[in-house]
Amino acid sequence: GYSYSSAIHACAAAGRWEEAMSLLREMKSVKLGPNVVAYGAAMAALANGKQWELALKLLDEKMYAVEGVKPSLMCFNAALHGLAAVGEAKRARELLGAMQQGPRSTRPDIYSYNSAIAACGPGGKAAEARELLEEMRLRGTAPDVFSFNGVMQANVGDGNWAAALEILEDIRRAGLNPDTASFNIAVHACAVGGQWQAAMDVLEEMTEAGLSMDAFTYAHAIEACCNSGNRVTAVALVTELRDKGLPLR
RNA sequence: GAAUUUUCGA
Repeated sequence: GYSYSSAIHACAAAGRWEEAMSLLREMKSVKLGPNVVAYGAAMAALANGKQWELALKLLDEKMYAVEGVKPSLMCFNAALHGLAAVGEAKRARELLGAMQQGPRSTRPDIYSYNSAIAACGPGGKAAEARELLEEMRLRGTAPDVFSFNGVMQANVGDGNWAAALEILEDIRRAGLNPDTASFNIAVHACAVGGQWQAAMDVLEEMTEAGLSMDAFTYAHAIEACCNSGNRVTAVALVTELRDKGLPLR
């Protein structure tokens, strides 16, 4: 049982969901009832492989209905992650609701909410992301930096760079510190908006916060400069990036 | 003892 779960996990990490699924099936023929962890790992494999339809099917029709294995929180979370990866915001929200109902009722945790928020990113569903942030608060789960980063990302997807930048303040108001990803998303917002000055301000904030710029930071900052016609600064940033030995994204 | 969350990839 344990080795099967590990093997399935290895397939997930390697992005080989087909093999993960056949291992899951094999567990049955070997008379090892697939357990909840094996299912969780298979769910993660499907999520990584962007096979969200299969993941939902496994969750809805197979796991509990046929095998009698109650999906754990992690199973739901892995499925939610799969939906997030393809920007299926609506279905993610539905699953978030569904997991709280019926005989397999499970209370969502911060991972669940963060994945549902992340699902809003690709489509730029900023309003939905904010609603989820509110919802988690009301339900007694305090948002963390990941939650806010997800909301920021949804604003970037929406093309709303100013709203994205304001979230840096929201993070601080919540008593948290923006992390490297927060600043990178903020700089990316500036790139999308063609705002090189704003990008420079963010870089300064980032440095003041004691964080160092990584390859993503530079890539987004350079893009911001290019998008607003500041070639001089763009070139200076490329030089700086090289001096630090960072790869040009 | 094992499974889940944020930065666009060519």
